Amino acid sequence: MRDVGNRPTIADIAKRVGVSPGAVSFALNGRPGVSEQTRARILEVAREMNWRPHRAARALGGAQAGVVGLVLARDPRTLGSEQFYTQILYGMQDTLSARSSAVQMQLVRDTAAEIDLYRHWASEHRVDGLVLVDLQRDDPRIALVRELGLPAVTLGLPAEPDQLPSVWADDAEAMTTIVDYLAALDHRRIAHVAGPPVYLHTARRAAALRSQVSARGLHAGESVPTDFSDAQGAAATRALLSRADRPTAIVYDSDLMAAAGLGVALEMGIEVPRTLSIVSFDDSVLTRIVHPALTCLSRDTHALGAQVATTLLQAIADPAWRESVRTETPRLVVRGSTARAGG
Amino acid sequence: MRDVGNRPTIADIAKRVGVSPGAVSFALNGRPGVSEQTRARILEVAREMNWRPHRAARALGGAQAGVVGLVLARDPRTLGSEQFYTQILYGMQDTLSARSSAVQMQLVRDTAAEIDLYRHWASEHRVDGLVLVDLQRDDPRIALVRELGLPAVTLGLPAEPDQLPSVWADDAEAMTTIVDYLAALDHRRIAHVAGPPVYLHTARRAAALRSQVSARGLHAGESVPTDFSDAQGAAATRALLSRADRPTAIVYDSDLMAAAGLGVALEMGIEVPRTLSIVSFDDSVLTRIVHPALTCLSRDTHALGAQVATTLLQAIADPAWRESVRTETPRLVVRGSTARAGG
DNA sequence: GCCACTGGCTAAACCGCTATAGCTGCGGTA
DNA sequence: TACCGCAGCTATAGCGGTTTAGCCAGTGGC
Repeated sequence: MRDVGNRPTIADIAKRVGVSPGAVSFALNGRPGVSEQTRARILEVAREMNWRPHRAARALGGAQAGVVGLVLARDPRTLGSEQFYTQILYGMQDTLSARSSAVQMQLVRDTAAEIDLYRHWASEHRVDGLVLVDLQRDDPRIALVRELGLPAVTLGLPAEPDQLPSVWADDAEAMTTIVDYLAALDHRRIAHVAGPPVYLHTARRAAALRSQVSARGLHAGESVPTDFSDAQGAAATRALLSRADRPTAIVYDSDLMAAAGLGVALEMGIEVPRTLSIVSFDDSVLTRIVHPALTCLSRDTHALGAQVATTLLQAIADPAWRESVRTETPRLVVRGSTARAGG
Repeated sequence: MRDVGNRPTIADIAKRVGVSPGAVSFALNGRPGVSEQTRARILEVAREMNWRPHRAARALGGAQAGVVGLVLARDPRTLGSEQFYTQILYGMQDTLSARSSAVQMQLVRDTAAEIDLYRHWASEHRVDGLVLVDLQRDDPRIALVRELGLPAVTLGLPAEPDQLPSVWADDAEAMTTIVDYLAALDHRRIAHVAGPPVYLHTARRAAALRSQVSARGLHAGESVPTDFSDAQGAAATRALLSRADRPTAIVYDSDLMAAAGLGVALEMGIEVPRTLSIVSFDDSVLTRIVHPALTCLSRDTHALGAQVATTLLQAIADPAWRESVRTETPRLVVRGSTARAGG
């Protein structure tokens, strides 16, 4: 068995070419200090010997670890069923692997564990930057990354923009798209099965629903908070549908809850879409395999992940970087779960 | 903004305690060379100064990178919806974080890209070990990890055991559990919507079904290959149910395909479980939110991930390690999607 | 009273790469 | 002719750990 340790080092190349290790380093990193002729020769030998930089050695010299971190602090039982973060991860990896960086994804139980992890990572120099997701009001992570001196990008607009670069889509506009559509179908009682209200994106959607509903003179657009689990999504649906003035349309903050809600409706003998319309804020296979398939907001999540990675690389290269990228508002994909009210 | 680089080093501790850096290293790593008194003092100061080892520095000294790799080579569109690997990842992380290691998970398009990635990782010293999943017949990765000198553990039994340590459950026995149950319900035509036949676990299940079916004198238990996508799962179901001698029970290799299959059955007006019983090989939220909920094999995937991590750590510590761990055969969880045949 | 041994430490080399100061030889300038 | 500047290198000092060789004082054996 060939030992891993036998791989060529810069010194090996130097010996073979007959120059100093420093010259090899110059050549391999494309910086001045060697003639074009020597550089070409060095590059050739390096390729021949199949040389690749030793990550740890580079990182030790003060350079980068070549890893960015992504921590998800949600109940992992509900997490795995969502494609959203898988696609984000995949999009990030596609962009980063071209720069020979990688994503370190970790699942933790709560924000406290997440913060702990960031401290560990920072002190061990494990990551060059972070992606913060599921932003909250007064999010403690924003101060933390400053304190740790770690470049970071938020996925979703933070409460106070301009503190960190972020990649975001307009949640209010997205909700408006949905209400527009439902109102056009004569729905007048629209409810919202939301996530935990601490999350800004959920709060923004709820606020947008309220303002849209009152602007159009519809009935109060209530948002029922949940923990994103299928169980609470189902319970919230059951509660809403048990009312005398039950909604004719429900908007769900996740595809998993929407699917669970659909199940509850069928169980209660409420026909979808005839007497109840269902819209999901997220798209995934899940929305397509249930019956009827769910009308939902759809976006190119892979591209979103790629954008996050690009922005983070900027932030790493230039710590003063603060620019935010607004991405396309998700577009509505109409499927079988929505129809005219009172159909 | 505090600079990341300001964190304490071993030299800082040494200065403060008044000993040499070497002594501090001995103390912190619990090896002989310092008195218990000095050791205690050093540990105290280290804790006080909030010292943590610089990963890169350790790795450079020939020690470990503190990272293990997990590569998934499947179409990421179908991947994200399965909880299986999310749970595996989570279980691994829980075990590894106690040893302050991390999992580097990466999604790639195919086995060629996976192999490429392993070569990159090995040459950059990025990982200390690998978890190989979705084993195939004549799997090229087994020779590769030998060549690269990378410790590895397979999740699932390889074609030729004893080449690498593995953590596995008995697929044949699992299929037998299902056939036992279905046969007891008088099902005589059992079909199988499988994954790609290159995967050993899928092949083993198909073989077990065939042998069980013939041993019991049931009708030929056909396995229809798919790519694990909901689309192909649906297509396979449609084909099976369109036959004159259509099966009364279908076993699916994944929860996603089972859910898609259920949708097709309902669409075709075939009642589940009255005229068709459905069993999924995998469990997840998905099997619980569809209606009827799916009978499925269930296992503690988190524990499985933990076991994989433990075994990999063994393999890293002792490269000669070859022991395999057989885990519990998944147990059948009966839900609403199965009933007596012809019921 | 001398030697061997040992516990507890220090000094220094080393891991692979980057960064910087310094050296060399050549052509051009005053 | 002496000097400068520059391209093109070499030598060397880190980065933050681990590891080995070696030093010194104390101790026990004979």
